[in-house]
Amino acid sequence: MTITVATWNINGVKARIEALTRWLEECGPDIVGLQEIKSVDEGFPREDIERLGYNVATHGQKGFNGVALLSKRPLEDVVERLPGDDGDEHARWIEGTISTETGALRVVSLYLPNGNPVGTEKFPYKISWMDRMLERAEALLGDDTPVALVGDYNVIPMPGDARHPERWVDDALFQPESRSRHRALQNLGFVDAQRAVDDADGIYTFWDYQAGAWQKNNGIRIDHIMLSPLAADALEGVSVEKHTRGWQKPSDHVPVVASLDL
DNA sequence: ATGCCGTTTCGTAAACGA
Repeated sequence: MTITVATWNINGVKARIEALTRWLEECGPDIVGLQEIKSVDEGFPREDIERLGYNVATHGQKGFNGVALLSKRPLEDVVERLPGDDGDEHARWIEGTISTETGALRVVSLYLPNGNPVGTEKFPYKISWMDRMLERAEALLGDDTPVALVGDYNVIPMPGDARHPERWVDDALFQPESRSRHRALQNLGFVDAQRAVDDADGIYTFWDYQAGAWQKNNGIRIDHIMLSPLAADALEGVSVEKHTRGWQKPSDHVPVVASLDL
C-alpha cells in the first residue's frame, strides 16, 4: 500500500494555518513533518488540523524553531530530542512511528540549524548538530523499521541545487563542512528521494521573500526527504509542491512529498 | 549592501532566518 510522507517548513504555523489546512485537504499526505512552527505546544492550532483527520505531536519553543508531526495514523514511540547534547534547548527534532497493514515507518521531522553567519558560534553549532544527527541516523538503521528523515536541512547539497551557486559560497548552507556531512548521511545508506527519482538540476524548495526571488526563480533546494535503504526500496515518486509558493501569505519553503509502497 | 521581506515577542525595535 502507498504511504505518502511529506516535509514542510511552514514559517510560523499560526500565521500559516490557512495555507496549511488548504494544502492538507488538497494533498492529503499520510504523515507530514513540519518545521519552524514558531509556537509553543499550547499555542499550536491543533484542533484545525485534528478536524481534518490528523493526529498531532508537537515539539514547540517560544518565538522560533519548533517541529511537529501530523499523521492520519496514530503516532507511536514519539521522541522529541536529538541525543548528544543535554544542554541544547533548541526544538529541532521529533520522531515517531506509524504502523501500516504490512509494517511500519519511522519518521523524523528535523530542522537543521542555519549556521549563519560563518565565523560565529552559530556555524560550529550547526556542524556539531549534524554530527549528532549522523549518530542518531546510524542508530536508527539498526532497527528493522524503514526510516524517513524529513525536514529543512539548511544544506544545498550540490551546485545544481541553487539557481546562483556562486552567491552561496560564503554561506553556511553551502560550506564544505555542511555538504560533506550531508554526503556522510548518504554514505550511511540514506537516499535523497528527490535525486533518486529525478537527478535534474534546478529543482528548488525555497525562495527568499526578498528581492523578487520567487518571481525570478532564484531558489535553492534545502528541504530533503532522506530514506533508509528499506524505505528507499519502497520509493515510488516525489512531488515538490511548488504551486503553494504562489498562494496568498505563502511560506518561503514549499512541501516535498514522497510516495512509498510499503 | 549594515539593503530588500516576513514572523515573532512581556512588541512599537530587535532577534532570527537563508
